[in-house]
Formats: sequence, structure tokens, C-alpha cells
Amino acid sequence: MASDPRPLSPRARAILSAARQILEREGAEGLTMRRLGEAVGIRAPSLYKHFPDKAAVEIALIEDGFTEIADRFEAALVEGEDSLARIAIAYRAFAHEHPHLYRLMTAGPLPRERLHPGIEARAAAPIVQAAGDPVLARAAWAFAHGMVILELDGRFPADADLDAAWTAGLAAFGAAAQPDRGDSEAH
Amino acid sequence: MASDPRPLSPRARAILSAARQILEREGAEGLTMRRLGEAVGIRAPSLYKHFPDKAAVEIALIEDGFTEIADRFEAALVEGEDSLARIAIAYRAFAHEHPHLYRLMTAGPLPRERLHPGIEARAAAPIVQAAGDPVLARAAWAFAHGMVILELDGRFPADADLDAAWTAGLAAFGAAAQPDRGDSEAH
DNA sequence: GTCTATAGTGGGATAGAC
DNA sequence: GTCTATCCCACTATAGAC
Repeated sequence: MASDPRPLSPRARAILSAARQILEREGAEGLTMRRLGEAVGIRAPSLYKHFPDKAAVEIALIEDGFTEIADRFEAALVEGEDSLARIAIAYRAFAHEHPHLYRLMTAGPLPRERLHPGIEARAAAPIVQAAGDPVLARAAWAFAHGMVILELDGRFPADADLDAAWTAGLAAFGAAAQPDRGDSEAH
Repeated sequence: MASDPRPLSPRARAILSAARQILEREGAEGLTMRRLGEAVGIRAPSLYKHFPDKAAVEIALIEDGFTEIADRFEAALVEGEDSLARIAIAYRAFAHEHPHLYRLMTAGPLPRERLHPGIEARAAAPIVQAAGDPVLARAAWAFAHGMVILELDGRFPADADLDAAWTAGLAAFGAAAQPDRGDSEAH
């Protein structure tokens, strides 16, 4: 069920691993080709033997992120268990555990033409299934993303009860959700 | 009711006006001190006679944006007229009319220590009043921001019916909202 | 309040030797 | 696959003359 690891040389994997560490620790601005080379023990120009450009490194990180979050969503999808709320909890947890990766995954346009096909769709599918309707799924996603990004950016008042805001939003969407039973064909 | 214009020299106002044009046309990355000087007809270093640093220019733009959106929110707040939906429509319209300004206003942490006091609160107040509850207001804001930013970034599928997603979300929140009648003291 | 000159920093990426 | 050397770019900001 988990997607197959992309065919990368061991060296490329090591570079990605170092890139992930830099990203998680310092954020996207900290991830430069010079810093990355230093972390992996080679000079920056040598990185270009393994990745065509910096965007390729970032895209690989994004793809790993989508795969990881899709795994969590699929685990949260339990028959008759208010899956939408369970997915929202998983969503929030992922974002808080990997804030800089989450930002990289969601900030600005997705370079879809360079992503492997299906990776994005796999992460989206459980949300649609839990909501029972693509339209409601989009609204719920917007709510979750808005909450997460405003939380991460410190936009809410310092004394705001964010658990309560999540609960209020999930109650509103949960009342509208009619989860797909899985016994009908997707269209 | 509209807040008083900050006391700025005419030159500073002209610089801000040029900065706003550059921002709206090219986005935040396009707004550099060189470009700004060029647009206003002076060299970049001369700008520092009018603003202490680049952040001061951006902050002034952000404050103008908050004032403008607060004006719209206050106009949307009509007794017994589903104000929450009216505010959401105003919110979405502002963001679509000024996408780069909206991004500047909402991307990353707010430099609150450099904002004039009350500017942010004035924009937030109508949302709280329309929702009737700060907790629900925060959830509704997160939904609106999430919708807007995902829309602006082209994150939804190309064929997604976003009007429908807005309607679905607003219906969910509208059902929960109990607008403040204004006849009780704020606490 | 404007200018010129420039410091200081950092970035992505390429060429060509080994 | 790694290196050195380097290009070229762009930015914010300051110093000091006028």
C-alpha cells in the first residue's frame, strides 16, 4: 500500500536525508546548496551530479512529505469512527511535528509538472472519502490548512484556545459530512 | 470611523503609493529598494531618508491593507443579514482584488511590535461580532484564509467548484453562528 | 534630500581539470 | 563523482560629499 521508494542512488538518498534535516531544523531559507553540500561532506557544485537543480531536491522532499501524510491519513480512516475528525487530528499533528516541511509542501503553487503522478491524489483521497463529498472535503481542507498555518505563524492571539477552535470547526464540518461507505463506485 | 491617516510627509506618501503599485503588480519579491527608488525617481539609498528600513515600507503597506479590509468588514456588518457570510464574501473579494497585498498581510508572523496598536484588532472585531463567539470566529477565519490562500496558490483541482466549497463551508459555520446583537457589553 | 561609491552578504549554477 | 575557480546575479544598507 505504501508507494515504492523512487529509484535513487544511495548518494542521492544521503543528500535527501541531509536536506530533510536542514529543512526541519532551519526552514526552507536555510536549505541552500552550499549548506547542503557542507552537511553531506562535499562541495556544492558536486551536488549537481546527483540532482539537476535545487528545485529537484525540494521536490523530492515534498514528495516524501506527501507520502508520509498519506500514510497517516489512510491509518486514520476507520469505518464508522468519525474519520474526518481523525484525519484532521493527524493533519494537525503532522504539521506540528514537521512545520518547515509542511510549509514547503503547502507554500505557493505546487510544481505539479515535476511531481510523480498520483502522489498528491493519494493524500487527498482519504479526505474526500471521509467527507463523503469532494466539495465538503475542499472546505474541510481549507479549514485545516488555515488553522495550521495561522497557528504556525503565531497569528492567533496568544491566549486563544486553539483546541477549542479546532473542535468548533470540526463540529461544524462533521455535522455536514456523510462519509463514503466505500460500497459505491468512485466517479 | 475610518482611522486617521498616519502623519507622513508627501514624499513618504508618494513612496508608499509607488510601493503599493509595485507590490500589486509584481508581488513581494518584486518590491526591492532599487525598484522602489526607480519607480519614484530617486536612487535607492535616498529612500532611507524617508523610511528607516525596508520593513518600515512593508509595514506601512500592511497597515493600509488592514484599514481597507476593516472598512469593508464594517460595511458588511448588517443587523440580521447573515453578517458572517457577508464578511466572508468581502474577505474573498479583497483577497482576489489584492492578492499580493493579501499575501503580504498574512504570510508569516505579523511584526506586531511595529504595528500601530488597534489596527489588527479593528479588522478582527467584525468577525467576532458576526460569529457571536471568539472561538467560532477563529475557526471561520481559518476557513476563509485557507480557502483564499489555496485558491490564490492554485492548489485546488482546476475543475473544482470553489463557489460551492465556500457555500458549503459558510453553511456549516453559519449554522453554528449566533451573532452578537450588540446590546451586551464586550468583555 | 539627493547623489555616488561601496561595503557586505548571500545565492544558484557552470566549466574544466582530475 | 569530486574538486577548484569563477561567473553572475541580486539584495539591504551605510558613508560622506553636495
